Amino acid sequence: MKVTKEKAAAHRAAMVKAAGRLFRERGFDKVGVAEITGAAGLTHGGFYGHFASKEALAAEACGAVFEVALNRLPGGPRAVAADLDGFLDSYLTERHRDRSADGCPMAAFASDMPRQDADLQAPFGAGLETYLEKIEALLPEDGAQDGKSRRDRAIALVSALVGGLALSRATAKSAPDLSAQILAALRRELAAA
Amino acid sequence: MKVTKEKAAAHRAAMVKAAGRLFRERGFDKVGVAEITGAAGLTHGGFYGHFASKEALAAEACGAVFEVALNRLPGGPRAVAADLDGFLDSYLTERHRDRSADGCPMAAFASDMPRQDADLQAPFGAGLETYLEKIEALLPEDGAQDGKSRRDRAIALVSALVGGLALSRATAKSAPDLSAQILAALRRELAAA
DNA sequence: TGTACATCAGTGAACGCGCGTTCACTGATGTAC
DNA sequence: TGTACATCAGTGAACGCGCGTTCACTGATGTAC
Repeated sequence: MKVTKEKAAAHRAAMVKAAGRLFRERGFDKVGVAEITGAAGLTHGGFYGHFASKEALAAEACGAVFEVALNRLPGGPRAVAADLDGFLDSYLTERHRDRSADGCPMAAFASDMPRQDADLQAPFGAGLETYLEKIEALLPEDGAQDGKSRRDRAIALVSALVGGLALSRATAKSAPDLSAQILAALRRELAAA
Repeated sequence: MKVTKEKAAAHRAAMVKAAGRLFRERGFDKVGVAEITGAAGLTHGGFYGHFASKEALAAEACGAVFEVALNRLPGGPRAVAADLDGFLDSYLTERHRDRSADGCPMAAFASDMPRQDADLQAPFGAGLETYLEKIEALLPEDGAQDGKSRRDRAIALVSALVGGLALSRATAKSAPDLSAQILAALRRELAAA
């Protein structure tokens, strides 16, 4: 049955949100359209009234998830920590490792993304670029540390965060000690980077 | 028709090898059993005479791929570079980025692995642990650099390599400049780590 | 403001396709005599 | 060494299932008068 415009918009937003969580938790390929609409309290038939394809929803969800992640950086409207060190400590936690549904989109999607269609890669690339710029702005000036550029340091820092969290997640079940060790080592290594 | 024991063993090995390449290039879920047997010059029907399941082949292929990657480290029997810096330079190349079929298993599988079954995660965890130990042995002694432990530095280095390569691949099509920049920045940042 | 009707968000059955897995069969291998 | 037969690696058709997508239908919304 038909539904208020406001309700319909809320349904659409609920699907984007549910997709963002489910895709981060289980990957694009392992989550079906019916599960996403179900998580939003709907049935699958109406899906294509809102989105051109599952792929189109994935692209939109990817962008939305990056938006949230960017807002959580220090200085952002929903910052999880006051400064970069505080942010690193909250990123490199067992909690973040075990809750990928609400976590970093880069760690969740990185090694999957190269195999996805261009429509999905575009918001990822744009999100990563913005993310790097925000991290760069939080780093000390160039030259403060043996002349390495802030941009390079931002790239190295984000790479280590993303790779480390992904590796920690990949070993959480089969090698829990190693998994925890990865997070602890990175907290020590990356502090005051 | 029946076939020599030697031929059968070669067929099995060919499937493991093809799976290792195809899975790294396109992911576990996007490569079918028929494609793997086809790449080995066989039809799909005989697959289950060699492997209990697609999953079992994936676990074996993962282990085999790690074996090759470990042998390519400096000091290994098929080393691609004489020392760690040389290895980093060969890891952080467009060539490696564009040839995931023959590349690092960690960068190829990292963010997919948490969602896979335990049988697949086991060889990944074991491979990562060995990889970290080999990298650790290539690093300068503890204390040579402001007292940080060699183990921690190995973990941070591998995390940055894996994360950086995955991010570079993820942006290779949608943001080629950024993709190349990631590799270049890491070459500068990680040299003489 | 009230009424009649066109619109359209959402439903649920159905379609088509790909894929993992199974199975009866084939014919070369390799063993028993 | 040679022969007959049991074994079994590989074939190709078929099964079952899940999933993305389509579509006829329903009934509440919102608009035209």
